[in-house]
Amino acid sequence: MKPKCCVDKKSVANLSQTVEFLKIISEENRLKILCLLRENEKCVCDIWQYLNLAQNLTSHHLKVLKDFGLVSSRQEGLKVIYSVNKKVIKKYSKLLNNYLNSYGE
Amino acid sequence: MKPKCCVDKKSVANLSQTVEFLKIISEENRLKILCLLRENEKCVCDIWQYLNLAQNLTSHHLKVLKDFGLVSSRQEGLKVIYSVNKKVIKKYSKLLNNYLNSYGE
DNA sequence: ATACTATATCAATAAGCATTGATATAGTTA
DNA sequence: TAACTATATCAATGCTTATTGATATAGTAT
Repeated sequence: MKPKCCVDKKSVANLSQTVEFLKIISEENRLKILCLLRENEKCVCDIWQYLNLAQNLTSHHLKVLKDFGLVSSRQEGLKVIYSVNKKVIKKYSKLLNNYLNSYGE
Repeated sequence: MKPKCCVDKKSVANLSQTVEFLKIISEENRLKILCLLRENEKCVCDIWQYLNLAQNLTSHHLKVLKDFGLVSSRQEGLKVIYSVNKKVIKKYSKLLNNYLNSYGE
């Protein structure tokens, strides 16, 4: 009989969601962005300068993060300020921990 | 001044390692393999049948996991038995948690 | 209105990597 | 030995996505 994680609807769905999340954060610049924003919210111009990244590329990665719900943005004059959605991060962290945290001593 | 995670040698190195790990496990079939092997060690033929995956593709993913140290293998007759290296998983889990677990309530 | 700044979008290219088909290797059995 | 089974490797293809350059949008200031 096949193991749960290969057949059980809920298990397969959880794994899929987890993989989606992992794909988002397994990009170096995006993980750095999350790091940066953990301290406090920042405008795009700060982010791309901290990362030494092209402005448009930074915008692209921010869009990926935002589309997935990991960050939010608000306009402030000319600038757009991004911040982390901590609740969402926590949600996916929990999902992920099902796969990583069950390795006892 | 640039934030730690963008300049501090150790921070940057940790982030890089974390990203490498994430790239490995952010592939659906590989995460499934880790799930399967968490229960108990399995031969390749069991794995590819559980996953409905081509034999050679399964071998490929196992090689990726093995090269990174997440799994080990031993020969047993015709079969090759793979098992999870729990310690390694734990090591990278901890690294990863630096980025995900610091989002308080 | 014009010039300027910050950000986003679009099209094209390039890089990485999963997938496939064919074949090789190596252990097993007759 | 030959036939068979389990696994690995290799070359080719295709898909996804990061990256780049050019341009658009929209807010601000003169």
